[in-house]
Amino acid sequence: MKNKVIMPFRSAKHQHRKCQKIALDSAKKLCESQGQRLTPLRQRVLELVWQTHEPVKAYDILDQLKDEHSSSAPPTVYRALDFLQEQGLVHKIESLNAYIGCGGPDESHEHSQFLICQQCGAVAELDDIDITNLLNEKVSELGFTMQTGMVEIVGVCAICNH
Amino acid sequence: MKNKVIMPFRSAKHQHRKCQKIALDSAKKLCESQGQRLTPLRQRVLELVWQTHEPVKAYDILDQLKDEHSSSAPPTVYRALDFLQEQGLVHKIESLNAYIGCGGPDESHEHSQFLICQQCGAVAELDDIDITNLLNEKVSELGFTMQTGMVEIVGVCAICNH
DNA sequence: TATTGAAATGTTATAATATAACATTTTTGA
DNA sequence: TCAAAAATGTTATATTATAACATTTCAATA
Ligand SMILES: [Zn+2]
Ligand SMILES: [Zn+2]
Ligand SMILES: [Zn+2]
Ligand SMILES: [Zn+2]
Repeated sequence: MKNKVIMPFRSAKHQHRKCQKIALDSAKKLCESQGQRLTPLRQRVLELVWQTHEPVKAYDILDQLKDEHSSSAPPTVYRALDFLQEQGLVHKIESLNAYIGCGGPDESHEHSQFLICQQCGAVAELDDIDITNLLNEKVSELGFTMQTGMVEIVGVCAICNH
Repeated sequence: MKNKVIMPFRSAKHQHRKCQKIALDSAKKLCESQGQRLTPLRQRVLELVWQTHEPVKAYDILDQLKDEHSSSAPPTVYRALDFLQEQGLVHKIESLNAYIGCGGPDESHEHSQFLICQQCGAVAELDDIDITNLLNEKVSELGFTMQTGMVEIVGVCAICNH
């Protein structure tokens, strides 16, 4: 267990197809190993989440699903997102009410930290053990038992900073 | 600027009237010093937020306002909450879509950390400079410039832990 | 103190996010 | 093959939040 940038900020011209392929492949592998069913619908929602490195809104996914699959309705999307979140394949960005694909679902991480670039909209994901440890330590001093932590940091990414 | 528990978890039998009085008094003082108008409506919303140490939902505030003030509507509440948040008198807990009174609006704090007890529902607020510094340091290493940070930690508070 | 522009509030409507409840279909495994 | 469980379909509704414009209140100053 090491400090890790689970998903960095990527340049505009990176090969995003590769990100998508890696995400889909590891999702399939993970679900298989866990005995979970990545149905066509769930897979399609995961693909739609992975369109970009910006968090995606549930109703934007729904609009796209409807074009392909006229029976789609809000529960269609929310159920798929719930499943994907349970498997750790997708995270919800609480401050944006939007969803982003997890860049490292393999190495389990209870406590991610998200960096949100207010300029380009992209989100990076860290699993920094020093941060998690410090939070644990600090709240323990107060007698608090930490179960889960949400860290969302808004600012400007290195690429937008030049 | 020191590490500070802005608002601790309080026992069930603490004198909450005192919390309320301190909050209202410091709000009045703060607004006066800033040339901001704490109108009766805004003050009333602040009082309703300070009913408990649990975050309050906007529509719960609205229901109570309506009883006193039949012309209340969603914008009534959201405008008051917006004003109170701008003054630093109220914080939004993003993971709950709910609002909580700030325990230390005087000492300005850009980056609070919130501890949410999943058992009693109460929320404590920290302004821990070590946490803020570590976050800043960690994201700086990645070339990221931090503007604001949201830290919301869910667990069990010391009182509920015994 | 009368005027006026800005701030605050009132009012109606609607947008955006999410879940409840029940029906039907598909999958799995005995 | 059959029954139970899981997944999806379907309709309705709950929850959270903002847009747009009208009216009222407030504060500065002419
Ligand atoms: Zn990519
Ligand atoms: Zn992740
Ligand atoms: Zn109290
Ligand atoms: Zn505060």
